[in-house]
Amino acid sequence: MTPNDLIASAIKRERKRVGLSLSALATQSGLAKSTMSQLEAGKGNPSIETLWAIAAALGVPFASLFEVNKPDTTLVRANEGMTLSADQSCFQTTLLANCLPGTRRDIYRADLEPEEERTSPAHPLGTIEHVIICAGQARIGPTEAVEVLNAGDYYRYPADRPHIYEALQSGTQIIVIMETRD
Amino acid sequence: MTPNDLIASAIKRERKRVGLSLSALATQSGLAKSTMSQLEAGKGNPSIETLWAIAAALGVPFASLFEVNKPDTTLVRANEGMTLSADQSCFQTTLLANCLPGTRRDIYRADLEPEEERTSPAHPLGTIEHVIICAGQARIGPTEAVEVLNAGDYYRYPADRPHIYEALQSGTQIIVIMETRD
DNA sequence: ATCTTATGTTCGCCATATCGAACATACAAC
DNA sequence: GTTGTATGTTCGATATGGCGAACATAAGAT
Repeated sequence: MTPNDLIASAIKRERKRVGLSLSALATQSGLAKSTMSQLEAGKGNPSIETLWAIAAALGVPFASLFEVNKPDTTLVRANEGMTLSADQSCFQTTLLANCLPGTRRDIYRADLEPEEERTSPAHPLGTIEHVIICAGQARIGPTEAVEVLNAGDYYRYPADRPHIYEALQSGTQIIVIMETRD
Repeated sequence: MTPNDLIASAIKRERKRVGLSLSALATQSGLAKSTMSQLEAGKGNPSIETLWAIAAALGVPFASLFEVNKPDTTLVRANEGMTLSADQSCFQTTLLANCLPGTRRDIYRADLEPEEERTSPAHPLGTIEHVIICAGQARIGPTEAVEVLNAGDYYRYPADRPHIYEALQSGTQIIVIMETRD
């Protein structure tokens, strides 16, 4: 996954999300249509200023702040068992102000009970999970690097391989921040 | 704050952190010394590939993963009162793999009790705080946009103005992720 | 003192990212 | 059908980012 490809897909995705045409984004950002075209095609090696302009045109810098996500928390049953409350669209992308690739972070809060060991299959390559233990104790991590974590611990690992969540105490609570790049 | 300045300071800071000289970083990244010099001077408008190379040389892409932060948690008394356990260097910067400016995220876990309303002074411009309520209920946010949040809620707001943390229930636990850009 | 070996800076040259215009489409309107 | 207005692409020309060499400057070594 070369940077150009990352940029390419990120820009295109964000542009679509905002609902702009390639030409429109070009004029809004003050760049040439041709440049936009090449970037989205994966050719080209944009400079910071170019990206900055695009990000600004997409409305990132400090817009899209101030959003509260009350848990309208669609309850999600992930990998047949673990009950997750997913606050969607948290940490929304913001391309460059919050940075470059179309990084997207989703927050999950999970209540775990012992003997409910859950394995999560491999997420897309490049996915990273940040886990914070709020309460209790748990064994967490990629199968080849499981760690015993206590309340307050923080663990970060590549999630592009199978990984485990297993509570060691009743009432264990964890927060998982999943970074995808898509 | 132009992108160039962001890059400039970010690169210099990270380079210092790793303990590399300008020339050393240049050779490691496969770039010319001159280029590095100009970038750190704030002149120049680097391309993605250039930044990518620098980030790689600084050891980010998938290095520095797999780090466990057991709470050696230096206990910090922030703004005269609130007891924070600071897991340092969490979400370490990663410049470009995790993105561009020298974004740095620190995680704080705070246990709040009612009648302990804490106000935090304005952090540097551009600072963003992400708050997740683990347990209880609290009034949190910038003074002009305080929100009542319950367990599971997520709130993100600019932290470059004074803001408040006030528990409404006993045993309220929150997690604060502070994004600085410096 | 001189001779290294590091530091980071400033130059001219070349490759290339960006531009603007011309080019293809496609889809309406009429 | 033709004309108009979107879409996104491909061209040559040009501005500029990146390179290497030469340049300072500092800190040791002998």
